[in-house]
Amino acid sequence: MIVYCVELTTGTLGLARQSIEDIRKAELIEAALAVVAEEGHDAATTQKIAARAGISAGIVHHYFGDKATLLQATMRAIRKPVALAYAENLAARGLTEPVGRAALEACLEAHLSPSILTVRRAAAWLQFAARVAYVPDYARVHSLVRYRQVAALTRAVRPLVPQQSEAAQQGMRLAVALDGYWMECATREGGLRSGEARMAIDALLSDSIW
Amino acid sequence: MIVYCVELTTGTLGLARQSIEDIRKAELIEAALAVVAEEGHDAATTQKIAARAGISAGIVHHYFGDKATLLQATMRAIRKPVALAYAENLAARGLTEPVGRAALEACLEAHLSPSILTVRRAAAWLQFAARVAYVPDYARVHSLVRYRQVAALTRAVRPLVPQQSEAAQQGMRLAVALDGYWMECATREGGLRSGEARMAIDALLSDSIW
DNA sequence: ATTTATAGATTGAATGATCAATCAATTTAT
DNA sequence: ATAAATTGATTGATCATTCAATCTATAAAT
Repeated sequence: MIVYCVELTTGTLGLARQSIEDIRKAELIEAALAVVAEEGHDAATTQKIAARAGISAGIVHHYFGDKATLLQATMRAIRKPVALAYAENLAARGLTEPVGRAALEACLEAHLSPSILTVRRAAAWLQFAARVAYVPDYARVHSLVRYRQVAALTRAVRPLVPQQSEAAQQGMRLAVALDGYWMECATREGGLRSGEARMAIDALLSDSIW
Repeated sequence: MIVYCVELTTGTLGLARQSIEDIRKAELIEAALAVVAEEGHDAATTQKIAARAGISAGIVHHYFGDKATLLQATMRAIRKPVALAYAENLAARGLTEPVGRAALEACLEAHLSPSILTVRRAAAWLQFAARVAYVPDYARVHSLVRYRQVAALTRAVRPLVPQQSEAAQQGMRLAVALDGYWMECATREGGLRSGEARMAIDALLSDSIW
């Protein structure tokens, strides 16, 4: 049974009209994310994803063409909350430039705070990241995400290190550590313990050089 | 064409006799490792693995019973060189107790030195690690490896931190960082750059507390 | 307001491909 | 001669994708 969200498509609140297509795509992405996180990329069949979304399997191909395109869109969706949280954290600190210790903390929090680094998100991301070497579509998303991540960290860190050249190294080191925590969250039963994220952020903030 | 390695099975050097079974199992594990690393866990069919080992697909089930058992054995084989290198590094430093800064360096080197942290090994490990939440067999191997890793790091670090309780935290932090580097090696094209491992070790050795 | 036309949305059965596992037959070693 | 090793065709299951048929919504026409 399909419910057409008329209050969304013809809402009077000035919201952009959401076509059925946009709604179905979003539902399928959310369903794919859930199935991939809970059962793994291997077990994420179109049947399961469609069933999770409450629609027929044929819909996947009607809107996305094929399963691979849906999964690529799903991978992109996983990291959006991190970027949004970073922007929010910067704004909350009144920073106009994403630079310095406060910006670094904003970035680390955007990656590690419990509201962002959930077991579901980490598990889903790991499913895609593990296939980067074999699926060019995933490699493209991954390298873009990683590039922006390292760039943000490097920029934040620049005024904190004595030499310019060290900033890039520190940015990479921090990105590697963040990856480690995401992996830990995905592979350890129950994810990170309460307070562990905060300790990790503090540890990374007090690391070595600065 | 099967070559029976008579010089191994009947060698006069005091080596333990290696039965055909042991030889075939080792060949299959090596082949599985290669296929998993090069094409991914998903694409590692029994056909491909057997072809890589130069034998028929039926052999997998003759010696391992099923594919899952072969893959579990393969996962275990991936981390053996790390443990061996740690023991060697300790011995090379003349350490009788795996404790202190030299032991920590020995452990970090065992995880990160270019001879150990190859793209093939990191890629293969990531294939299995990404599935620990969904394959109990992999979870068992992973948690054992992780337990021993954290234990070794914690023990090495204990005399370097002011309070006992901090050692476990530092051990976990180091393990997370090591995971990050393994993941980076697996997901970045070409793996770590030359010298990057050495810099990572030095950075971890000079980190924060000690 | 009712009807009708049209385009879009949805379904689910059918297709063809892939693969793990089995097993009877064959080869090899002792 | 006996046991072990090996082969490769077969089986049955799973899955992505296709497609013809059905359903729904919207707008034009009456």
